[in-house]
Amino acid sequence: MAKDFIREIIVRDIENNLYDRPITTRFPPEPNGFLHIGHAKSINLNFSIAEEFGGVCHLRFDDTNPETEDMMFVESIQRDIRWLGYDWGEHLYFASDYYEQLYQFAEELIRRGLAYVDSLSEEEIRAYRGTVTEPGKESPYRNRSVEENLDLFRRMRAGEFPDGAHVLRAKIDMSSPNMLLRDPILYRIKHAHHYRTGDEWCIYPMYDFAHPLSDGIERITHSLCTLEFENNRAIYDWLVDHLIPPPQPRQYEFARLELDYTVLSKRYLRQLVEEGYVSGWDDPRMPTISGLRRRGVTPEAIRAFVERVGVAKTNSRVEIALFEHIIRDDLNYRAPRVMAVLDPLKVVITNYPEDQSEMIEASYWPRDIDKEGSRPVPFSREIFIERSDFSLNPPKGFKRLAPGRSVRLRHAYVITCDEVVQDPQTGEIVELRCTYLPDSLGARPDGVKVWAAIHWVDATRSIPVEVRLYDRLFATPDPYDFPEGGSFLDNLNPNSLTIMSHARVEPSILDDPPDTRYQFERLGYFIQDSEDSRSDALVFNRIITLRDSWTKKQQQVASRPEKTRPRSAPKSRQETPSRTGETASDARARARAQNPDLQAAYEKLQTQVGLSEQQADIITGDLRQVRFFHQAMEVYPKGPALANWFINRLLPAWKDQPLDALPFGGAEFARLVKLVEEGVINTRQGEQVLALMMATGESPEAIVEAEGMRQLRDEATLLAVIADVLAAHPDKVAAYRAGKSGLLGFFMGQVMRVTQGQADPQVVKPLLETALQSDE
RNA sequence: UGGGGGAUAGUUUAAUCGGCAGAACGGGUGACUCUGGAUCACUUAGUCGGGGUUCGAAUCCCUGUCCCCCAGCCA
Repeated sequence: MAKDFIREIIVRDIENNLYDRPITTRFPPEPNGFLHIGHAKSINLNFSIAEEFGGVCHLRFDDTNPETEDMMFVESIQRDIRWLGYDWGEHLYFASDYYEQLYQFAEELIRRGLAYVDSLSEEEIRAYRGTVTEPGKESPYRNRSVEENLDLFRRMRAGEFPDGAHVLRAKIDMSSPNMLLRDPILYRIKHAHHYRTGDEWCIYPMYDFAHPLSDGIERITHSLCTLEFENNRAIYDWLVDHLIPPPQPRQYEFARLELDYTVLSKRYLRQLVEEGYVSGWDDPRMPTISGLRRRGVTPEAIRAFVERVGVAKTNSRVEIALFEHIIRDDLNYRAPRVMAVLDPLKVVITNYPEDQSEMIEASYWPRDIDKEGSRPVPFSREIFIERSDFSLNPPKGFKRLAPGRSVRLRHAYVITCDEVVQDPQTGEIVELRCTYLPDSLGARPDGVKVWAAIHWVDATRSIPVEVRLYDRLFATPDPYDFPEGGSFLDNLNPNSLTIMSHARVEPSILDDPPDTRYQFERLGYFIQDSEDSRSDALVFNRIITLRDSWTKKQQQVASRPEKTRPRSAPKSRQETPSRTGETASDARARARAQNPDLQAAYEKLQTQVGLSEQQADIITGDLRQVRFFHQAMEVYPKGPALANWFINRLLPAWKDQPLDALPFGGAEFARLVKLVEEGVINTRQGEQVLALMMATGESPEAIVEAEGMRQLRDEATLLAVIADVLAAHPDKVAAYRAGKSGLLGFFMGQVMRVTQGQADPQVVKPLLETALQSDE
């Protein structure tokens, strides 16, 4: 079964043999920024679809704006897509390679009178376009001759005019309610150096022109883009239908990915980079692919995430928790466990001989992970533990080290805290003096309460490293939601980076490749920073913390009095007391106001025929409907039943076509309703008959006869059917009796199926309920 | 306000075109644990509102509400 609505469409298109070529998709980035996780969703969609359906996915750079684009971005984009694990094979394209073909398409439109050179200024064009509520005005240049347009356009290309002197526009409709169709601009003059074509061109196509035609040139079948391009589909279709041979590519839109606590828009990301709020496009806090890569997130996690999010048409904002869950899930299996201490507190083990030390063999993997391997960890009289693993006055629920308490040193001995050394001035804890239990290595000591297992490193043989702790870049779930006069930058999290410069890691890591991802036990997942880490000055990035139910609980205690609020405050809504535009009901009311016959019918149907206001309203919006209804009344004067069938069954089934096109009249329709009302056939059968009448024009009686339709309401027969159904689903029967009353619909459905829709549901229902209630 | 889209647990997303509203994440509780991790169990919570059709509606009909996109010579 198809996973989402787009795949559903593709499956249907394939079944209908719509295309003369394999399914072909494309990922069309503009090389003016780095790819981010939102792009990963689109990349995954396009490449996965191509793979699933045995097609191909092109990588095409939509480079139509020389002012913002750069080769550097082309390279980074390719690197990122490859790193994510996708392969476009030989299908690397550039819209800039199509400039000549696109130009020829433009001349073709001019020759066919479908495009013209407009010489209005930018401001005038804007003014002439109108607004969303008012139609635009046609440009005085709109009716230039083909010859003049061709001449002007060629001279535009030749560089005879300065920027902005002319544009090429499609001649569509300046009063279209769709703003994009108000003679969209196809080409503009830009005397700018293009990173690929150099100075060869001084006119450049607009996205709305270049994109659909590039899809056409590449014989794309399904052009997938995000929701904000829904309005652009009209011009997409206009262009490919005029210029591309069938079967043309078609555009489908899905919701772009939005993530809590981050921004996913190139404009904002660029601002963060250019104004120095982050160290670059690949800053590990950035949601860019390169940022996530440097942070240590794997491509598999990113792909798993975008797949879990799904594809739909609802604007949505995914919780960061889902992404974090998937990152942890991925790393849990992948990352060997080692020990590091971020904020060291010295511990002296007073009963461990000063001149002694040992190497403890410690497994890289916890019991629940099915992997082998271990490393030696040095242990001696002086070690470091995490400062936060000790508390002078342990709060309730604190399970770690405290005066007089014992804890397990992970993989090593149990120690007991005997003495706390504090700085006499500041009171700061500078050292713990503990004793260890020599017999506790790999064994549980008798009669000692061991509160927890904590991580540690050897004081002298551990490696000093810098550790960078990253937190979300923004402090609020929706950074775009900032106060009036502010900026999204106001929502930046001031603590998104914490540098631990005195951290220490066990020495075993020196033997590993520098891109090894670790779990530092009890702390989180870490990887060496690919840019800043040097062999004599290691730098680690925290990829993600471990889930931490202890601090979570602590925080809850701290914020207890505050009631949990909804994640985002409801947007302030404006009261719009103004009238709405014309709805369907307004249109019907207007039709009646203009036509006294309709108005008369509206009143008569209510007072004399007994229809509800709503029924009369719908029927009397259109004269043909009224006539049809009157014809029906003459044959079978049961108004309300007729109206129900007319409104709820006939109209929706016939949908968009005019009523006159129906291959039968009101009289036949009335006879169908009569068959149902008199119980000859049931509602479901009535619908089948209606469908056949619409398809064949046969009379209802003939169809009922031919199909052998009748209603089954013999109780003995029905009881037997019910017994069979119940016997076939003992588990469901038990569930129903246990209170799952929704299953009644399931059983009804089964009975209807067995009887091929002939059972009278009104007879079946009470019988079924009785059978279900009675214990066998 | 014209047009184009959308609305299912807190979040994201399913429901074989009228027949059992399901999953994951999150939240909660507990079990287990030499990681307050992982795992496991249980639990919480939903069809935007109002009418109608039907034995039966997330799904069909009517109606209302809310949200998003479009007035760049950006994409």
